[in-house]
Amino acid sequence: MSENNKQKAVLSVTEDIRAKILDGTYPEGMALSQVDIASTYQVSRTPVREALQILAGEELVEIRDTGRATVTTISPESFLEKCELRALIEMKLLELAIPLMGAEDIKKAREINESLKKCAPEEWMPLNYLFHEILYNPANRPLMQNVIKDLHHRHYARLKSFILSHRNTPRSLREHDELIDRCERQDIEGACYALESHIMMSAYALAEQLKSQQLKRRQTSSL
Amino acid sequence: MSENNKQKAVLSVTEDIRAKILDGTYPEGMALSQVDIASTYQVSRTPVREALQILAGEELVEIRDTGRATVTTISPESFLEKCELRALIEMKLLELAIPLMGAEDIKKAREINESLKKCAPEEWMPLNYLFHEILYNPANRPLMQNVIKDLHHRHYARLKSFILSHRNTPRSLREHDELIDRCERQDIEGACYALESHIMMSAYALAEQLKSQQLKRRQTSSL
DNA sequence: TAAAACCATAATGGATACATTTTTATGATA
DNA sequence: TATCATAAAAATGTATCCATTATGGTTTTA
Repeated sequence: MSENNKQKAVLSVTEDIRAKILDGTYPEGMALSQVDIASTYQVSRTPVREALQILAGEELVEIRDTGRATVTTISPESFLEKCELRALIEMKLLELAIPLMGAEDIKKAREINESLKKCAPEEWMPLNYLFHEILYNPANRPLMQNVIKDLHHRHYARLKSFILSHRNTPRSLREHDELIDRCERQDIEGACYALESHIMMSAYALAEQLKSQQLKRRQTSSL
Repeated sequence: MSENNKQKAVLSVTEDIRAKILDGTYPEGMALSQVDIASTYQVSRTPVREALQILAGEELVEIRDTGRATVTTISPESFLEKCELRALIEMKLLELAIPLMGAEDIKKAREINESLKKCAPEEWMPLNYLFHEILYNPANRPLMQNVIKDLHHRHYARLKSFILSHRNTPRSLREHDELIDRCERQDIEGACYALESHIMMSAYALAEQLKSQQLKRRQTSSL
């Protein structure tokens, strides 16, 4: 039997809007009109409204009490706090994982790290997530890993262009290498420290870029 | 002008179903039929469907790919991991908060702790959350506190009956007192340790109760 | 000129109708 | 009796319709 591509409208609409928000096609603050979306996807407003509720639950969309939906904005402060949370949880995962890591885990991490150095820009974000995921898998904490996955895919992903622009700095590459080495040496404290600075260093840089972009946008929009 | 009680159907339906799931009126695994809910609240299925999407985003409801919605079940494992996550974040919040606490914060915490000892059962959960909230407020981490609030209100609350049954054991009361004392003495490490064991002790006990209840339910349902 | 009032337009909230899918019940067959 | 096929019933998915509310612009008025 041939493949069944027929998907529920709610799902495909949700996925597509989500992707467009994440890649910036629908920028911060943009109004998401039910009728526009419905005509865009050639569906009725019913599935569109459900899609917007789903995306609101993911904090990608805000539904005001007037009913109007807009793309949420990312404040530099809340972004920094998300990174702090990310660091906190990832350190815990690493702490739990290191004693349970095998040689093949280390090897796999090194392989992915090598691919990271020469991959295409579009592949960088998922590969980078995979790198972290592999390090944390031995911890066996599915819920915590899900929280991390969400932070990566739903929030970090919105800063893609910034992230890609300084993904392969010498520092960034050195940090990954160092992290693996410390895991191999079972240096839990050192590895956690390396991870925390890896995350927070880029966090501060990204928050700065975010701030200046939002400032710039506010100035141009007031012309 | 008199009060405007007219609320959107989606909101009131969402709130009511959420409350019923949290207090056990709609137990684990219960099927939530759109038509039944619609007729219960005398509304059409349109707002009901949006409400179910919202609740699915809160992990209180699961929508299978057949479209059927059911109340999610709480596995003892995932509950334990949620507690672990809660402990991790609350320890961080406490660590950040202690150096910034004033005398009035300590005083307030003590007051609430006293109310906790003699409050009515319905008031215990919100008061207990308030106790923790006050300790973490000085940390100034709104996002982390929101995560904690969610864990308390959306997941912990479902174990209300269990929690209430051993809320005021001598150990539990002593733990709160000890926590406040250590905060007052600026003993960050000690306070965090006290907090972690406070959370995890009850976590293990609750997980056990959960396990035996689910076992019992499975046996009775197979009669 | 500025602000308030008003109206026309557009958008959302909810109800209903119909199409499609899933579930349940029934009955035939081995 | 068990199993499979099938048909009826029920539930969900989507479209469309109408009522209500919000929005934007215009006119009126102080």
